[in-house]
Amino acid sequence: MVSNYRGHLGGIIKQQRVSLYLTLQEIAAKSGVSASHLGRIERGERFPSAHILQRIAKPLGFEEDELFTLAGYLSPQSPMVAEKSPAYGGDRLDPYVARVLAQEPVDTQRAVIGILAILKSIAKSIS
Amino acid sequence: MVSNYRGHLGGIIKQQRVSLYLTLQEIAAKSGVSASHLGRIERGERFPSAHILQRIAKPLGFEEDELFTLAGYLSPQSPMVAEKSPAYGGDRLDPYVARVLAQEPVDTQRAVIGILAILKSIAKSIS
DNA sequence: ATTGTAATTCGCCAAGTGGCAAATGTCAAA
DNA sequence: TTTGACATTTGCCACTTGGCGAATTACAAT
Repeated sequence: MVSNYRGHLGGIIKQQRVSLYLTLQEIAAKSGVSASHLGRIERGERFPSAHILQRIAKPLGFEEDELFTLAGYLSPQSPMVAEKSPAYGGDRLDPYVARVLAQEPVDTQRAVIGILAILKSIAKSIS
Repeated sequence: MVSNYRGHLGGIIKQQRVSLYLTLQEIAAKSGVSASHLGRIERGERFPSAHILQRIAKPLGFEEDELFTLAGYLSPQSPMVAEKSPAYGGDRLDPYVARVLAQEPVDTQRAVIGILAILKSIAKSIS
């Protein structure tokens, strides 16, 4: 097993639950996660998977990404998200190119840079 | 087992990996996740835990939250993250695509959409 | 104290994850 | 064709997760 993160998310969850005056069973009912499992998570005997985290976030009053961050799965702030004004990198992506590409489905956009990668590797092997 | 999300992230990961010309072993080396496991993930035989997702995000050119969203662990609340856009022409440029393209000279960027235009006209004449 | 009831913890185990090593596939060079 | 060097897939299995039901605990109200 490689995974070795063993952050004590349990303490955070317990504190949050208690401060909301919720019982394990209530959280269980709202989240669909068994109370016994929740209990073990709280006292650090189990380390919840992403699915479980996702389900218990709202019942505990967390946003999903908030809880994921607390759990150590996400860095405090992800740079790309929340960025909005000079959307596309700004500095070097030609705005016209951005506009044209943005009209294509994402699959197509990705295919396009896939083609670019192919061409570059061909060019490289030639030179 | 309650969790029943079984979106095949594998297809996305594979497409991304191939478009970047990376082998499973290279991703394995960069991420610390075994190549065999990565292979099984790609072909939908395994469903990676959050830890694994976190480790392979960067090597694949994704932001962490981006991959988590694609995996269905986070709701796509950020407008930048690609998800079901209502019909085509979502006017959304995939952040990864933007990042890659921004590294190219503007001439190259424009050449790329020129090629795209050619391909589209070919496709149109075929159908 | 005793009983009743709800909350928590424990024992058990089916199902799933992920690493390692061996097997297999791929493909270019000799 | 054969060899060699990689890349991918498979077999195996240690280990973890998470649910269920049975204890056990907590705590009111008799």
